[in-house]
Amino acid sequence: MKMARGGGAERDEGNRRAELLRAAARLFREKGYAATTIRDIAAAVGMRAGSPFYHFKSKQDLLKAVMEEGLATALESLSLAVSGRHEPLQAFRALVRAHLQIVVEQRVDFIPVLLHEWRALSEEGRAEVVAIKDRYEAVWQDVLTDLKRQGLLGGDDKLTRLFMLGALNWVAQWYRPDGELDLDEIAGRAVDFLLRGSAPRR
Amino acid sequence: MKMARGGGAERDEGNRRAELLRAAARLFREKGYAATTIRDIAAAVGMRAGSPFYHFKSKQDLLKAVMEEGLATALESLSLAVSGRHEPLQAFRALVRAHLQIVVEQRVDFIPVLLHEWRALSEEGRAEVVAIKDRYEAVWQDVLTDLKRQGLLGGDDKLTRLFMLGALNWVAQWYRPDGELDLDEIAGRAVDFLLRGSAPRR
DNA sequence: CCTACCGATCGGTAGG
DNA sequence: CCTACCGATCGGTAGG
Repeated sequence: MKMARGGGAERDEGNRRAELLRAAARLFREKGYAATTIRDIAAAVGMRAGSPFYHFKSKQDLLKAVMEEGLATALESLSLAVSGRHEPLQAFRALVRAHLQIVVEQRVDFIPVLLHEWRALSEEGRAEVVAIKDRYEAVWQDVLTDLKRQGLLGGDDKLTRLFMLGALNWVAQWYRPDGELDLDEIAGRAVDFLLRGSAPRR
Repeated sequence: MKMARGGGAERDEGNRRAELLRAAARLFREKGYAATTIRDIAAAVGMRAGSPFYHFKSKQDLLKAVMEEGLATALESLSLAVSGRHEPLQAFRALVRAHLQIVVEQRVDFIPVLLHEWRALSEEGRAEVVAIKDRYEAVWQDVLTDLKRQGLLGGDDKLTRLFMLGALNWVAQWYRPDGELDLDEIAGRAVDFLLRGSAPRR
């Protein structure tokens, strides 16, 4: 196993690996896993056809790394968003906003990939990914539980969470950076919709 | 151009074409368009490698046919579900139930395909698909407008519809036929969630 | 990380 | 709709 020793070569290797990951994530999102070739990814970072295999054992290994990296980054920004916000409604707002950011920005549109290329992963690969995913959902669950205690939420069960995440995840399918509404406005409307539904205000 | 003349051979040709469509739809959903090979589809209906090209010009043509067929079928069941239900709330319930059925059952899980393989279609192909999609959304819009007139809905704008469809479409990602809740129960909970949100009952 | 390559597979076609 | 095939491409490897 390689250890970081601060050498120039080590740092460059890490950079190249990270570049490959970024390029792969973007291409998987844009074209899908199966339609993306290793050559596409290599070309995107100025490498030749076979070179990515110096950094990743196989195409599937690269996919796993994209998912893990993406989920870990997402978990980090989600945790950051809620940390320190003890007011449940404020925490919920921050959560929705952070989740939309994650889902929409290039950065982690790996969610469709994660869902659609699930079976492309090996057994162990799945276990590692699931572990991070569980922690992600736990953050949501905590906030929803708090909301319910405050009487702002009728149900904090799994189905409620799934409906909520569905409405939010779907934003990735229609959001356009140059659209009418920016992400903050969408997040605000989403919070209203999720808590109050589309029933008229009283 | 071939004309239907009621001959046995003609009827069989139509059947084979329909079989190919069904097999393709299922495989596209399960494995994705790019990962599905013409050979997979051929094998699924007991044909040899090149034979599907007797029925469809190209793989992309087959994809277009799957989308059109799927959307048309979906539009039909949606229209059927709301027809005759003048009570807006009843119409909404029927709509949610029908949409979930469409999204979840094997039949038309082409929605992810439609969204993800969008760019795989030619310019004209997209236009034809968009036309059907617009009619589908129009049915939704009509019911939502009625609901709003009755005061059961705060907003009937595009964003509301997108959040709703998101929550419902996402069900395809987690629904399992052998799960705890059947589709009717999920539909009921969805109606509550969409109209009332997750705010507590008063 | 490149060069050079391989075996496998894939979409599609000709000709019946 | 089958047989037989082709050109292109793809994931991956050896050897440096």
